[in-house]
Amino acid sequence: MKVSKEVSERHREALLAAASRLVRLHGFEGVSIADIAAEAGLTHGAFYTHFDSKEALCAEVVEQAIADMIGRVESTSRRKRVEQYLSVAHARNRGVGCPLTALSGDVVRASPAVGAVFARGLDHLVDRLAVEEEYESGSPDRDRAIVALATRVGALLLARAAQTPKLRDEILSAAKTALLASPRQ
Amino acid sequence: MKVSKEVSERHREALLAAASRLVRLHGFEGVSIADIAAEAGLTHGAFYTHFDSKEALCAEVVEQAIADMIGRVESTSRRKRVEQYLSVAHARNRGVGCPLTALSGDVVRASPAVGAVFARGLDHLVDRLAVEEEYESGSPDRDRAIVALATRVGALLLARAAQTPKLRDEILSAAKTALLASPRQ
DNA sequence: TGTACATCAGTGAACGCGCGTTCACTGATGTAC
DNA sequence: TGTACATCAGTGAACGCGCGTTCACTGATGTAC
Repeated sequence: MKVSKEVSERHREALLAAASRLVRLHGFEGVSIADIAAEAGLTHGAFYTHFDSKEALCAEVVEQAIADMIGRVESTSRRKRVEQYLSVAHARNRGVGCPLTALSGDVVRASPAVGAVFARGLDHLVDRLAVEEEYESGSPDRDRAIVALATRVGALLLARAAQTPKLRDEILSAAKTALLASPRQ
Repeated sequence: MKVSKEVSERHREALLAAASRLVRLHGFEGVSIADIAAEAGLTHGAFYTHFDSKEALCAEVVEQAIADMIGRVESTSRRKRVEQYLSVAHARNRGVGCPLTALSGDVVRASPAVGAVFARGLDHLVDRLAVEEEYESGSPDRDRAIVALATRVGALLLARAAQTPKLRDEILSAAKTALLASPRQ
């Protein structure tokens, strides 16, 4: 039956939030519309009053996730972010973590539309990180921002794949030390 | 109909090679037994005379791919490997490239059996890279090997997701410069 | 070496299942009077 | 403010499709004599 505009808007947000979590956990292909709708407390049919297709939802999830990530660059210090990024909690909690790590592998196989949204978001993120490097070191350094980002993403990815806490923690702290130690990388 | 033992063995190798390529391109879930069998010149039914299940095949693909990677550490210099790893060709050619980059994202969602094979392979690879660092710098340094690996993997992953040649090449050369420049990282 | 036959790799139809998407229907919402 | 009714968010059955896996069957292989 029909629901009020406020409730309907809340349902849309719930679908996005569920998709955001489940897609990070299981990938674009590993999650179904029914799964997402169920987590949002709806049936699969209702999905299509809010989104045109699964692909459109995925694009919106990626867009929002990267925008949130850029937002955190504005509001949190680099040191704090690196510590959180390479924490055991982040490695264990794939549902709420970094979309780059969770979705880069998927995105190259996803539809061109979703890929384009991701690529544009990545470009903006690098822009923002390069500005931050400028504040830290005195001169703008896009390359240094890129290398630090790649190291973070790679370390989180490998830590998650490590399975044993020993190797996982070793990877996380090696990367943390390297990224926090010197201004050079 | 029955075929000779030699032909049958060739078919098994062809299935493994096809799976190795297609799984890197499309992920474990994105490729079907029928796709793999067709690329090997067989029908899907024949698959099950060579492998118990799709999961068993995936485990074998991961095992072999990481073993090959470790083999290349033995036979190729670090400098040469970094240059090849961060080349445009490697970024564009996902079907034959590094299994860590192609499959890390998938592996955390795959079956525990496949995950365990991957994690064990990763551990062995880090062992081998740590030995190499020892030759390069005079003292064994597992942490330095881990950080360099994470940087490579992260850079290739992001370069592949970048979509525009400009950002892709920027990521590749930033990481290449950082990894080849100094013995410190 | 030649023959008879058991073996078994490969084929393709069939299975149950879950997927993304559609659609006729329901009934609360919210608007026009 | 109350009433009548058009709107439209949500439901759940249904669609065509592709998946992993099974299995009766085929016919070349390779072994026993």
